[in-house]
Amino acid sequence: MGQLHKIGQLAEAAGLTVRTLHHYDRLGLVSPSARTEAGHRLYGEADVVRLYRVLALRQIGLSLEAIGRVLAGDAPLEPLLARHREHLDDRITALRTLRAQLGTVLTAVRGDRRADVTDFLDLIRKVTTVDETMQRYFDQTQLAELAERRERLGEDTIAGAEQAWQVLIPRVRAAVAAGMDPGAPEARELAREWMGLLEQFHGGDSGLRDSLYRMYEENAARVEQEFCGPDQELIDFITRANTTG
Amino acid sequence: MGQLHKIGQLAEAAGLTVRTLHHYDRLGLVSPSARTEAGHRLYGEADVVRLYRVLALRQIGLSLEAIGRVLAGDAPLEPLLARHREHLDDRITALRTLRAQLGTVLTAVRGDRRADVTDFLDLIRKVTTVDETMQRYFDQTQLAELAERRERLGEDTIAGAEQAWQVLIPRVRAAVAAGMDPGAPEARELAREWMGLLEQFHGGDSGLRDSLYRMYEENAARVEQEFCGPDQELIDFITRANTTG
DNA sequence: CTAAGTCCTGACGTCGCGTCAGGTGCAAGG
DNA sequence: CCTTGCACCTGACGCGACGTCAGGACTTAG
Repeated sequence: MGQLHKIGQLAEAAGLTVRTLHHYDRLGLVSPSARTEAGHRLYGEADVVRLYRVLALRQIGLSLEAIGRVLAGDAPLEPLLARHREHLDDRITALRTLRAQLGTVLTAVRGDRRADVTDFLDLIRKVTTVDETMQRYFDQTQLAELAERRERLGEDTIAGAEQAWQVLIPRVRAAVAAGMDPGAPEARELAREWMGLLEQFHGGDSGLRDSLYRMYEENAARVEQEFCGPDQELIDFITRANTTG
Repeated sequence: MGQLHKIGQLAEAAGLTVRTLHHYDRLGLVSPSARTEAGHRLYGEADVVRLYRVLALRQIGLSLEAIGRVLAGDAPLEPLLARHREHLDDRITALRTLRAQLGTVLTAVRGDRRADVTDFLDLIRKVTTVDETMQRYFDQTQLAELAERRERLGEDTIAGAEQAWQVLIPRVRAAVAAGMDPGAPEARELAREWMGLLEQFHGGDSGLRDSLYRMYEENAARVEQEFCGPDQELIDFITRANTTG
């Protein structure tokens, strides 16, 4: 007949611990088909085969209980795997948005060096709420597109763009305060820079641009307060500078 | 002073369960600063602020213990977040390879409809071991490139290519068995199809091609047995057809 | 006064094992 | 024969973030 293995040998051969095999035995997943008279487990070839099947299913992430059902023939494998893949997709996208949020927080906090803990926490709240808001205004493909472009541009470019807004907005505000004519060449130059920064965001995609405008319009007050965004007066100025240009 | 909230109100406002607030209280994360004489918890504004900070850090995925250290000022937040991000990266890549493996298994099993459970399991073993082998012969960027191309081509094209190999190999075998001259036009046509299929894999990238050849050479026996791959005789035939062509 | 709702504490269950703790079996050396 | 050392046994607790009772006290509306 086939070889009989003691539990230590099998554990080492399979790269597991003895405890794990004990665990599988208690769950009825892989039980040795024989014992010595002293009660030591003896695994036969069939047991080893079964163990490797368990490991295969474990490797793709099924729960031990699900593995048990599959090996007992109680559960069809294909739909289970299909569901499992969808579940994986969900977890992956969740982790990716999380990672993206973390990235935003980290670059933001590295940008300004005062790094107070409570500022930090407020920042995290901001980032996550912004993220939730984005999810309401952009659909799945749009978000993917944005993420891809950010990946391509790199963190530094993104940070640079935010800096550029923080510089450009005061300049436009000053121009409005000084009563500059929206048709003036300086105004048209400001509008050009403005649209350029906007384009860095939407990349020329009109769907993205429209969603962005809609999101801004419906959250203008919050953007203005929490992110030092532009107010309606500035927007009007730029709009007129564009249309007269 | 600020409003005092009972536990149920706070739970509903924060979208948590009462049990969760109990838990945070016992851990000392968020403890109510007052109680009624009957012992009911009363949360003040400061407690609410603290709760929302906890939730911000929890959303990022920190453990409750880590959150406690951060809020106590015992742990610097930035390096912790940086480490956490790396950890996330690892989990994401792990999940992605897993998802890719699952995808391979599912398409393969949908391709041929006999779908026996044990075949299924052997298939999973094959896929995962192939994946491990690939990891030894291709570096990170190469694997990413392969994954990207597979994404672009779609599952059907991949399945079609595998089918094409299963058709082409017997044809070449027949040609060799019939003693066909490697210089004959039919042989050169076979070689052209062969190289075309290879190109679908490596996409003209010489680095990918060389790694593939190396992997094949060092695992020829296994490929031949387990995947009905070509043997050395067929390869020689194609090589000669190519050089004489 | 009662019924329904809210609150309390305490304790077990989850998942896949890791990690003792306390004991037995077996072979070799002194 | 006794000890030493190793591999094995069973049983039990621990982890992490709560869910889910159980059993009881309080509160509020009718």
